[in-house]
Amino acid sequence: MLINNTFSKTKEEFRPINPPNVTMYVCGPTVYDYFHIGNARSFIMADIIRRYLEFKGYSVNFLLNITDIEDKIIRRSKEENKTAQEVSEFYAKAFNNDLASLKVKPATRNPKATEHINEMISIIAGLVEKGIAYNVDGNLFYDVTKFPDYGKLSGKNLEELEAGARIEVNEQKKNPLDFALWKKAKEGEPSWDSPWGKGRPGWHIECSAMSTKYLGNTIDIHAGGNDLIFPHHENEIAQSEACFNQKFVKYWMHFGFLNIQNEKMSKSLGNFFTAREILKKYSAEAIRLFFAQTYYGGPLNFSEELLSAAEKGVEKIVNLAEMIDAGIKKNIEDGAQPDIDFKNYYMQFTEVMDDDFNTSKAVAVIFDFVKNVNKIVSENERINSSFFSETKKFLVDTAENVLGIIHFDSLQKEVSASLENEVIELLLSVRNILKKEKNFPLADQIRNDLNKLGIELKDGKEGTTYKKK
RNA sequence: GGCGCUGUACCCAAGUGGUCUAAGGGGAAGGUCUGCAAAACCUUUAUUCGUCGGUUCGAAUCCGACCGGCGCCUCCA
Repeated sequence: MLINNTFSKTKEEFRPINPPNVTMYVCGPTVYDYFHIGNARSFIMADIIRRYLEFKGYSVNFLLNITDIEDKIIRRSKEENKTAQEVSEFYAKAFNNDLASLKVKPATRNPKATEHINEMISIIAGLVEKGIAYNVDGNLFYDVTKFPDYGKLSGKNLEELEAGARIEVNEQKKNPLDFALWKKAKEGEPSWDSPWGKGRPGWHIECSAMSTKYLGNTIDIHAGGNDLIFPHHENEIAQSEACFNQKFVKYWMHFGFLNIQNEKMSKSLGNFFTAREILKKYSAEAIRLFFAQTYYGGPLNFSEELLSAAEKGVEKIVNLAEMIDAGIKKNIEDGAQPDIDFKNYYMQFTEVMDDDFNTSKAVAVIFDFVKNVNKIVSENERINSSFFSETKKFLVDTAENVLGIIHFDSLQKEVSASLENEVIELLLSVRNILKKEKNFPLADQIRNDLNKLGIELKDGKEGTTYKKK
């Protein structure tokens, strides 16, 4: 299996440190607002990677952290006259709800920064001891000149960075590129005790602390958006490797941005849609298919038109899935036993996914399969139910469990004897009589009117079926 | 200025030396089935891969130049 490692900029053979265990850390959100659909891309692609590793038999310890103390949270809390904790708790909850709606598997753990202050302090203390961190009036900074490898992930070197530095120089820093490990408490802001007085952690230190605590000094995969390469991940490396004298991460993975009209979708530009907003109009499966159709590392343009196209694609799979479920229910044993090479489909799927999670090709394999099965169904009158069971198994294993672009259980219509369903059935039987009497105008009117109510009718060979939209 | 990504059909997008007369999705056109519709199936929709040169028996794929889009270097998935 190959993974494109940002660190080496090449595809490397994936060899986890401790197979079959895999440790994976994904940089989560700062919880000061709902996350947008561009953020969702990273979480969904990380989810697909995690699910594929599990498909391959790995046991993945998957951490998705939550940054619950940060400038933006504090600002928001002041604006809303709430405590920082109230703000972060509210949006942390929303974050998990929205991820669940996007069918992202819950992480093994969602560690929060504020619950790991001690761990952060001990790393900072270690850096102070080594003479890498310095204290200026209760503010602690990381001295980047003390870490010779600084810049090795982002391909930058200190001179270039300094030359291009646009940062407003903080007088306290020895070097403009030094970054804060610990910020001295300000009046009216949350703070914690530390050996250097009251204060709060800098942004980068939490990932070093939580990653180490739960996954060890060296982890297999660390992932996040492209914009985290520098400075965030660069700084994490500097902190962790200087402190523990060990390689921090084996495989760095970074996700491309979601653009809107060729511009990065971002909070600051204001050109974003929240994930929950989009979920009101499009299914999670369509959103996931939209992302899976593209290579995770490149840019991707967002538009509702493209999501609609993805929704159509999902419908295509759903239509087949419904037919499959119906085919299984019929329990036919003396029908045709079509010849389809399931093994080969599995092989194609793993082959492409093994190549740096080529989900675009994986999606193509699924659609090729769907087309093939549809073709078989259209060519045979009676097909053994076992064929449908096998078909379903393939789709569940790949499209559902790995990509998450179909969900068989959600197809189950409530066949419960609700009054509504009974009325629909009644209308259908009346309509059937009308059809037999060739009173098509009236039959069509019933179909159209039901459609307006969100009930879609399909006349098949074996009677009329309906679906609530 | 440095580092990185990117330019493939009407739209999205895979493919990075021969199996590419270029996957897959959406759209469009025609056909089969159907009373009609929907679904599904079949056929068609790039001899061509930003432009111009070069390397090679052979290039969308390698090299060079040029043109265009985007990002990071400051909080950001």
